[in-house]
Amino acid sequence: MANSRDQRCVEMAEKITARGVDYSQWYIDIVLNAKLADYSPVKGSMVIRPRGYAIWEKIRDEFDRRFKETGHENAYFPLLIPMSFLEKEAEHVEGFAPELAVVTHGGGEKLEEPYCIRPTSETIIWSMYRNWIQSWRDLPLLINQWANVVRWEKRTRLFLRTSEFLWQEGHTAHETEKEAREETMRMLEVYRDVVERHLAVPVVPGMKSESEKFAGAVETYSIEAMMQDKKALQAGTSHFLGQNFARAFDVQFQNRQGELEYVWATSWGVSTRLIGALIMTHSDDKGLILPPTLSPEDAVIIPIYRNDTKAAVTAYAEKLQAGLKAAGFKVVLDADDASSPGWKFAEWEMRGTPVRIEIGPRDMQSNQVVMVRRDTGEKLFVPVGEVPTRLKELQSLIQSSLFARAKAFRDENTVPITDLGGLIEFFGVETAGTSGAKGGFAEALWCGSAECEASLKEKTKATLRCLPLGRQEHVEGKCAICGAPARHLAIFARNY
RNA sequence: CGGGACGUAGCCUAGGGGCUAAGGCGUCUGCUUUGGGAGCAGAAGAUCGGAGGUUCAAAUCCUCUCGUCCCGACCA
Repeated sequence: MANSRDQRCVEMAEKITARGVDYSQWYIDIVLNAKLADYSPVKGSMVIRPRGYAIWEKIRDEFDRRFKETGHENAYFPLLIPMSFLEKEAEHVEGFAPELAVVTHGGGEKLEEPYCIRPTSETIIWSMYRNWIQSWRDLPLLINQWANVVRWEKRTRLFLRTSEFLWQEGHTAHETEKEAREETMRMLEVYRDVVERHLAVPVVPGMKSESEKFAGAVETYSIEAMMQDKKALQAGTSHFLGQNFARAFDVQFQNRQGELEYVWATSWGVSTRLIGALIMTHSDDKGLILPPTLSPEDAVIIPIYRNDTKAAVTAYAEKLQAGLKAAGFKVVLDADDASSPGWKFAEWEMRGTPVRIEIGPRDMQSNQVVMVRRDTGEKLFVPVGEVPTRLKELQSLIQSSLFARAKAFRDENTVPITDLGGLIEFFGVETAGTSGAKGGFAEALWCGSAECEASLKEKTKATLRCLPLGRQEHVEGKCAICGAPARHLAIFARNY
């Protein structure tokens, strides 16, 4: 990375590679320079640094609140899972076996049965549900777990795909198929709402095709986001598991008619990958751009002074900071003497702080401050008494305009396409390093066959991202790939 | 796991068998500065990714290994 990057970085001061030069490198530069995460001594694993973790905490807290609102409780299950548990569900083990980390020794001795480190917790959770569920009165069982999981990925990328990551996994058990299906959709909607409202990332909710669904699920739903290079990123999934895990772990209950029946299940998850989505949706060549709801600080105050004005400006800035704190804002005062205002501007832009407040002698004289929006760079001259009100306004303005900008970008790059030639043309040829010149979301009719998916993937590297909800009725026409009668409207895209 | 590019101080690079491993950025100290990445002076910081080998002599050559990025394959 060092050398290729150096060639691209003409100016020494330039810490972040431009998106247009190398999108992948731009992303890495943002993560490292905004101090969100760092590479670790452990292959494929990263360290989430305090700033990255603070963002995760905000995301986590909002989801946690919403899960509890919808009746779920948190619990914690073991990290280590007996290998035999995975093997109980045939599709499940087949799907996860290649990426398992396995513990063979403990306490200096070889274990009788190896454990795997959880790649997901369906199996250990359902082994417990078996003991906890006897009657329809025990249902629904609505449990969520915040945890780390390990999947031995061949190729890792900061936040987007690491061997170990943090996530949340909901595991619910229900009396009826209908209830379980409702739960699946309820949580998908919670995901959509939080991701769009708080991350300001617009998403398309939809159903996965057979070849893309979760190993062990009957149906998988996801929310799909478009990054600035026009690739898709799966931002959350919700699975209807049918009775698959209940059968595998023999979890039966006595229903209202007194008959034994297998329990209906769902599972759903979002991970620290969302931070990757956040970065790639909003940020620019100056660095990170954070939506106000997720920024660790609401604003930064940068005092500008000479020696003779230092004391007065500092006092003015401190007073403003105290006032904002009293109004409920978290505002950082960057009083560091050693660096110049210009440095600080660039530094806080790199970190993604939504609003910068500049205070200099001229502002003091006219009893105002300069407020600068991170997302647009727009400068506003604001009377000092109005700062709390204006900050509040700016926050909601920035939040909504980030969402609007991302949505407009996605919509511009979402194109209906009717035939294979059109799809090939749309996805074009992906050139190394600068992917993103072509492509986007292609909306095309699809016959439902895995062969068509595979064939398109081979020709364009695009996969079926989802069958968008609410658009599957009245599908008429021909499959864009094979020409057979279409059964679905699908979104195809290259993805992360 | 295959192909490619790499690994020298916190970061970026120079040095490609020979004396004490060189420079820039950053860091630290002091002074001067401060409205878009400040200046001067001084200081600290490297067993050259690791192991083995060849050699009188290895950052440099050879073998192995670990790691990072890119492209594939793989990937709820």
